[in-house]
Formats: sequence, structure tokens, C-alpha cells
Amino acid sequence: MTVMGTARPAGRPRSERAEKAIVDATLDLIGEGTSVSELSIEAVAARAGVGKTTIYRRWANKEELVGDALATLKAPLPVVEGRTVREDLVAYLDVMRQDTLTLRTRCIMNIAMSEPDRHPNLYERFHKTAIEPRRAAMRAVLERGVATGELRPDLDIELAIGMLSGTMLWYTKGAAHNNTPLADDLAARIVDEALRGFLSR
Amino acid sequence: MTVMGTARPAGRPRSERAEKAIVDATLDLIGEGTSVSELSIEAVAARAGVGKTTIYRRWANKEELVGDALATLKAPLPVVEGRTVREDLVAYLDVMRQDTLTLRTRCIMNIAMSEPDRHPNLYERFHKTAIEPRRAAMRAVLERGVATGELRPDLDIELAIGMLSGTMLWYTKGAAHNNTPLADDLAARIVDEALRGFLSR
DNA sequence: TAGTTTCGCAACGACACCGTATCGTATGAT
DNA sequence: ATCATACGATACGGTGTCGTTGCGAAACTA
Repeated sequence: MTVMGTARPAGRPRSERAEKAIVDATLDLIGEGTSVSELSIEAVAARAGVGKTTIYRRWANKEELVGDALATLKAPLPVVEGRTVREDLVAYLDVMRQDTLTLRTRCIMNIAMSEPDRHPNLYERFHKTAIEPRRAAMRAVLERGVATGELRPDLDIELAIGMLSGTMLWYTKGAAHNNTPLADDLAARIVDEALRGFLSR
Repeated sequence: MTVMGTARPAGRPRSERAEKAIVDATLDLIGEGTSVSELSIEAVAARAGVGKTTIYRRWANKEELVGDALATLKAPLPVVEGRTVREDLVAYLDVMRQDTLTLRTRCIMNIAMSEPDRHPNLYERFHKTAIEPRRAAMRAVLERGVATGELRPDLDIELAIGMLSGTMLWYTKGAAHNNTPLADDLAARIVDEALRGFLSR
């Protein structure tokens, strides 16, 4: 009998250090451009300074490891509620822009873009936790704009989401190619250009 | 001495059949989702019904093979010159949409999107032959629109290109995920939505 | 016919991973 | 002290791909 209801299993407990090292190594490798298909357990173990056994003991397969690793990258998803729709949209799009600057969130992009049907479970899981919330947030802002009359009542909201996100995605891809970072005011310029079509006037 | 100035080298000539089979097999495999990194010469040879030797004799490495294979996919790039800018833009965007329906051109998308910095030469080559012409065509249409007064004189043309292409790209990606084909009128809807911001009045 | 080159095929040694097993050691509870 | 488990390290047999080589047959020139 143990004191706590959660009975600690006998024997040496699993190392938190090792677990974190494994997850970090996984994210590092993916962030460096290794695709999920190419990612090898051996490489993760070597990078993490860990025996392969320690990895196999915790994760049944590669997908679960990557899935858990990505889950640790919780999207902060800023809750902006500015005065105007324009401000909010710029804020969200600018998060998208800044994400491309950090290594960790670039991991997400790599996976999200490259292997949709190869690892469907993985993609599904990632989509639910990363894509959908952001999409919902943007949808809410647009719907609020329609409600307040700031935006056209007949605005195709899903299309609007696609236009804003897609444009930033386009620039993100272009920036990844020719190493020029995205302009600071890019989000504002996209939104402004788009709003001339979205605004009710 | 031979009769012709182009001296045919002695010995058995290289098989056109084999060459075509190799290129086709390469495109097939890539089209089925095999990334360039994963693409193995062995698999290409097997698929093509050809010995590995025959491949190594013609191409020094994988990148050149893939590069030549992609080069055979010459983008038709329809030369539309409709009456209105809207018609032309819809036409170009609709080509983009239809491309996602065919296997072969989906090869291009896969490569273009997934491995920009892993195979820089390959990406560069593809970008020049496939992306830039289309971008230039769309730029020409937009500039013509500005010249005729159909579009705002202060229109940011590069941004406009990004908005139109990016939006279609966004839908393309979404469609690749949940197998729903893109709506027939998608191109028109994107252009119409965008033009409300682009049109001078 | 003789000479040359390519053909498809099979085999080679080398390397990278796979997933598992077996070490001796370390870390905890009882 | 004893027991149970996890640790890192190493090695195993198996598979897949690499790029190369040797082979006999085929294709074409001179």
C-alpha cells in the first residue's frame, strides 16, 4: 500500500530528463528538415544521448513519438480582441508571419505541408490542435465584422479565410526559398488589400 | 568517315524506349507520393523494367534524373488574352485548379512544396521553368489592367499575384487533404472577391 | 564478319536502420 | 538488504539501397 491513490510502480522510475531529451531531439531533427519518413529512431537516440531501448520502451512507433513531440508545441494562439476587425486580422496574420521565423514552429509547417496522406493520423492530430483553432479564431473575427456591419453581409467567410491565410502562406513559401525575411508590414498590407473587397463600403 | 556530319557513334545505340520508360517511372513514383529523398534508383529501374546500369549510364545522380524528368512536363501555360482582366485571371487560376486534378502536374506540386532547400538546384530549375512563367503571365495581365484603367493605378501587383495564387494554393492544399475536389467556380469566386479590392472603382 | 556499344540481369561489398536482446549499472520502494 | 525497473551501451540478424562490376545477348557500324 502506498499513501497516494496513484500507486507508484516499483522499480526505478522513468527519467524525465531522457524523455525531454528525446522529444527535443525529435523536434530538432524535424526542424532541420528531416521528414517524418526519413526520421530514424537511431538518429533521435544518438542526438538525445539515449539508448534506443529508452525510446522503444515509451513509444510504440515513430508516428506516436512525433505526435507527442508536436503536441508539446502548444500553439499560443494570441487572444486579440482589438477594436476593429482590421486590427485583429493583422494581429493573427502577423503571428503566422512570425511563426516562420522560429525553428520550432517551422517544424510544424514542414510536417503540415509535406506529408498529408503519408501519415494521416499524424496530420489529423496536428490539424485539430494547430490549424483548426487558428482558423476558428479568424472565422470568429470575420463573423464579428459581419455582425457589426464592418464587413459586407454577403461576405464568403470561408473564402475570406482562405484568401488571408493563403496569401501569407504563399509569402511564407517564397521566403523559405530566397532567404529574405518577410517584411514587417506584410500582414497589414495583405489585410488592407483584402479589406477593400471585404468592407461593406 | 560517315556521310552525315553528325557522326553516329559505333555500337548499339541507346534505347529511346528505355529512356522514356525511366523518365515515366520516375514521374509515376513521385506522383504517387514518393519524395525525391526517398526515391531510389532501384525502384525506378524496377518500375521501368530496366537495369540499374542503364540509368547510371545516362544520369550522374538522382537530382539530374528528376530534373530531366520534370523538364519533360512542359507547362502548357495557356495564352489567354480575353477581353477583361477578370476573364484572364479566372482562366489562369482555373488552370491552377485543374492542374491539381491530374497526376502528372501533382508531381510538380509535391516537389515544389516539400523540399525547397534540400535540393536547391532542382528547385531552382523547376522554379524557373514552371513557376516564373506563370507568375509573369499573371503579372502581365494585372499590368495590362492597370494600364487600361480597369484596375487601381496604385495596385501592388506583386501582392495581388500573391493573393490570387496563394488563395488557390490554400484550397489546393485543403483539397489534397480531405479528398473533395475543388468547386468548378472556385477560380471565379476568388477573382471576384479579390477584384473588389483591385478594381479602381 | 569483326568490332563496338548498350541491353537486362544478377551479384558484389558497403552502409544505414530496423526492432530485439543482453549486458552491467543506477535508482527507486519495501 | 532485497527486489523491481529503467538506464546507456553494445551486438545481433534482417532488410533495403547504394554504386559498381561481370555476364551473355542484342543492335548497329564498318
